[in-house]
Amino acid sequence: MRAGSGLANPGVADSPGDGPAVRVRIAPSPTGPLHIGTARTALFNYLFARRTGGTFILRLEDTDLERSTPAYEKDILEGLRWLGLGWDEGPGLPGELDRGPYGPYRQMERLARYASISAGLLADDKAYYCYCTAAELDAERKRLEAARLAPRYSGRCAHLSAAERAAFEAEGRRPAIRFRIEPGSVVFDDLVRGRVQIDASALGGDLVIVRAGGTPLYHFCVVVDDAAMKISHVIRGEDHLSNTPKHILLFRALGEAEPRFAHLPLILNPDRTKMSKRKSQTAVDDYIGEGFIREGMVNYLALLGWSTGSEEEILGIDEIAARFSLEHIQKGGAVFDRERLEWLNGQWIRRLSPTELVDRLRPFLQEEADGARIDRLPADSELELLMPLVQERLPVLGAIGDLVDFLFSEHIDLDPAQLVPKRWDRATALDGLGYARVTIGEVAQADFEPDQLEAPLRALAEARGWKAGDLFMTIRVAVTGRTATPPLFQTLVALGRERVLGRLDSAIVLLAAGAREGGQE
RNA sequence: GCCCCCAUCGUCUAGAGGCCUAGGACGCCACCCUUUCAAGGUGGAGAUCAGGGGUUCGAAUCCCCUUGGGGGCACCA
Repeated sequence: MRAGSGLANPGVADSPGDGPAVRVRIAPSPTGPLHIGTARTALFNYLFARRTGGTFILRLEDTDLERSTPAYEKDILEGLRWLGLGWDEGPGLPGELDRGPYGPYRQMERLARYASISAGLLADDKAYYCYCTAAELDAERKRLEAARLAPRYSGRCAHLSAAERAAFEAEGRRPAIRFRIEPGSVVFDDLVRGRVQIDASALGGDLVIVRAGGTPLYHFCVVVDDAAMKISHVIRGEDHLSNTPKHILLFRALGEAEPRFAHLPLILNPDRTKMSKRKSQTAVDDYIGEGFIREGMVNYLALLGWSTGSEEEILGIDEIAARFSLEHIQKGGAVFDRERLEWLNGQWIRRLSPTELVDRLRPFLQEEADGARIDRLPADSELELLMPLVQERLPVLGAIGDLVDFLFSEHIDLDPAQLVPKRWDRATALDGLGYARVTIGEVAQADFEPDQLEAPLRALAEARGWKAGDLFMTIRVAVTGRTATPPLFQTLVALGRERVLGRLDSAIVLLAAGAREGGQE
């Protein structure tokens, strides 16, 4: 038994009580980048393990040789780590060589085990060799489809004689191995949905568990491994609900105890179909690339299909783990709402310390530099001063460029039209910039502070009968090239006296040139 | 086609028979704050709890049916 978790959580109804220790797993297949749905499933497993004092295991289901790649494997591991979902057993652990008491945790390294177990099933006649070719099976499926019948294997290799098998072998056919689905009804108590009953006749006939090529298939591996790794709770997406009876039948055939099952509601596209790459942004990497932070992502994902049962919602992963319970999992699917994710992300960005925020922003600034949108990479000390100006303006870290690029590049793009506030005409803007140039020029380098700038500029506006906001806007555009920026006076200080004056001069020149060409106004 | 699951504001959800003339959050709309943009504050619109039958003194909550939606049915995972 592992850590005395039962003692720590006497009231957890989901826990198996005095039963076996809680062991849960996330079993991604490295056939694509880490998917939002996988991340959410991993998170729920992680939370359940933490809540119950159980063990969280990572296992790679890499038996699809066609599509699995080391690059995807790396992406998935890094993504899970990025989210803060550390696993207790599995590949890539600091301890080296992926082990743990039940390894290896990569299915392609467990082939011997699958082979011996499938041999056992064959010996017990719980499985048999099937010589049907892909083309034959395909034709059979099409025939059923045309007759508007459910696709299902006929079972024509279920009782071959030795002579028939020999004949197929002589033809050069290589057999797959099929598991016999015996008639009957399979019932299980899903921890989220309650009692589920499915008749074996609806399972599509005898199931291929080993390919003709010899590699094992998912439904088989998942059961062999869950049994071998002593998984106590299988927490996974609802898309596996209908497959569960197959797994249960396999557990029984293997003489292994069945784990408890908990099927999570699906994450949906806006049209309420299962979230897909085609209709939604599904790669966790892409969200990281935009500047979503782990705290926001975890908080959002946890609340997709689960709730505290109260009105709390901004919660860190430990707070979530402390409140987590399978009972509060929603049954219906949940549409992925990016707006809400952004809001939550902004909430967490605002909670970061300035130094922490600088650290997280650095890669995004680097990207700005790489893209030549800024000329130089600012130093940490310089950035820290800026944090109060940008922190509450960042829904995602990737928005940093738009907020500060004018500070770190010598050239800014100016749209002359934007230099003229709505209530003003071009001549007034020219006037405003001219007077502002003089006023700011009168503020000495030593006095170049927000308050020292604001007072005289407000006085200027009043003296000329302008609304201060209009004057500030034309200055803002002149020195930043943008109409939306952090507060003006702090921005001026961040830019520095010389650059402010230089940009005002350039703006005046630009506007004056436009006035000559554009005629009267 | 067959099997399974699901169903509260546009979205995420609270709600486990009376506390609900259904609460919160995102988004949206106003107003306040304000030099812009944000942030923050206040207020508002927004759900006949999919529909219909029951059960009950009483139902969003329990049961049944209908409708709608989704998922699964590979020598993919």
